[in-house]
Amino acid sequence: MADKKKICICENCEFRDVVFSYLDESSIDQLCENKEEQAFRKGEVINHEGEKISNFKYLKSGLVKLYRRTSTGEEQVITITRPFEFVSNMSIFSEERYQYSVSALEDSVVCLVKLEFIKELFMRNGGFAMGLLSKISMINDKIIAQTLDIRQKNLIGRVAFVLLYFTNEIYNSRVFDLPVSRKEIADYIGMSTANVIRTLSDFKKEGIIRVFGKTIEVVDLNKLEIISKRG
Amino acid sequence: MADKKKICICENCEFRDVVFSYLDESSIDQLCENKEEQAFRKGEVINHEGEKISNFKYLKSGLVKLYRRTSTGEEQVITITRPFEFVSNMSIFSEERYQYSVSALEDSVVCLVKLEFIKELFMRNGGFAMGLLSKISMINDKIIAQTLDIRQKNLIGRVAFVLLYFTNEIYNSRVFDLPVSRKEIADYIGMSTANVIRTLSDFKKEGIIRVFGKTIEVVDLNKLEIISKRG
DNA sequence: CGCGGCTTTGATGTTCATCAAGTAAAGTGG
DNA sequence: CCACTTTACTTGATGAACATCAAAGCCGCG
Repeated sequence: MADKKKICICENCEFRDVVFSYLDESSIDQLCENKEEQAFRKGEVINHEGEKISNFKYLKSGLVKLYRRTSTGEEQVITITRPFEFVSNMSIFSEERYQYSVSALEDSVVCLVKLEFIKELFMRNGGFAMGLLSKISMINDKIIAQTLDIRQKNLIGRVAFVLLYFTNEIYNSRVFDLPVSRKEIADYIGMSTANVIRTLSDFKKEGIIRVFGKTIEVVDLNKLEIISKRG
Repeated sequence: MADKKKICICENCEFRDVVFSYLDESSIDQLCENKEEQAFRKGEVINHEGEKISNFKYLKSGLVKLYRRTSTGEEQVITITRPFEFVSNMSIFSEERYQYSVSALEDSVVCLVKLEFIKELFMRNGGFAMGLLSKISMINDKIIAQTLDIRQKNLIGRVAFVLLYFTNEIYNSRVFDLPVSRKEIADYIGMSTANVIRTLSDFKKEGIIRVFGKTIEVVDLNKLEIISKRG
């Protein structure tokens, strides 16, 4: 019996530091009983827009995109994000149904906790509530700022922005495999696929990046930053 | 002494229904002691981007715009909003400083509550915390959805959107005085001032709206909705 | 009455989407 | 494992959408 606690993986989960730091041992135990892990393969959908929200979900490992379908039927990518930036959790306290879809860009693991349990915790544990609110606010702020940043730039500025985003925020490396198609980049920055490709070709010709299929190497980070700011 | 409570205006404030509904009499009393009302005249700035956040503020009456300055120095309008949709409150739990500026588009009254007091309430009153989180989430969701909606439309769709926004969300009337300049509309929808004016002129010529200086009458609401959806 | 800011309109050029046609890459079934 | 099919990518040419520039009209305010 004494060993049971030790087995619980939640105790060691990195996410504990982010939101669950205020929970004592018994709450963590409860959390373990109420949670479930789900693995998703690249391309699989984690939440569907319009689906009823019944779980609090966060990304444990992997990479996901948040997106929605516009009234004219195209896909609009809202953001691309890593653990432990949330996944489904954005509207769980304001809406009954998901407003956005989420799908895995790389193989991903998601933790699910019954929404009722989270709400109960939220009600009785002020520290947890504060931590969760801060986290949700931060994520929302980030998305808003990012969307406004993109809106303000022109084509090449936006493409530069995306490359910098992958370099600095997602991979922390100047060399990386693009986890998205050219079309998905286009849907993300609100430009046509053809022009995204054209701009990447231009960057290649100017020696700012090197491209080997899906693999990208950022050669001149500085120039990319100038283009992103000015554009 | 028994009369003192009755004098407290917070007890009757409409905002109580929105977030403070979980507070008992003594908390409301404390709230009264910790709050302050401020009046702003049309054009005055309520928060400055970059300023330190020390109060929880909400709009009691009036109309405000939320905006920021871009890296190239232009003004970018994020949203225009009525009571009791928040004002400064978006990032108070995630940031130390305001990320956006807020200014009054009409004469406005803002209520200020010491941030520490709100945080203390939040910690010890789960219902209050839940109400506040829901409200903040809703506001963030709205802003994100609005920004994405606008991004997806073309020029005339965006102008139609703004007119519908004022008609349906802000004034609940097909006749209203524009509280913003043409340039502010342009900054809101991310288009040039000249083209906003041009589009308004086109709508006028087609008999969709009537314009008398700052006063606008929406004649054909239906056509405006079609343009906004399709655009 | 004159000045300065906001508005309006036209003319011009840039930026970007769209279309089309071709190539590479990635599945799919035998 | 190879032929076949489909999907993603690439490039050029064209036209539409939009910004920018400039000049003129309007309105409020001192």
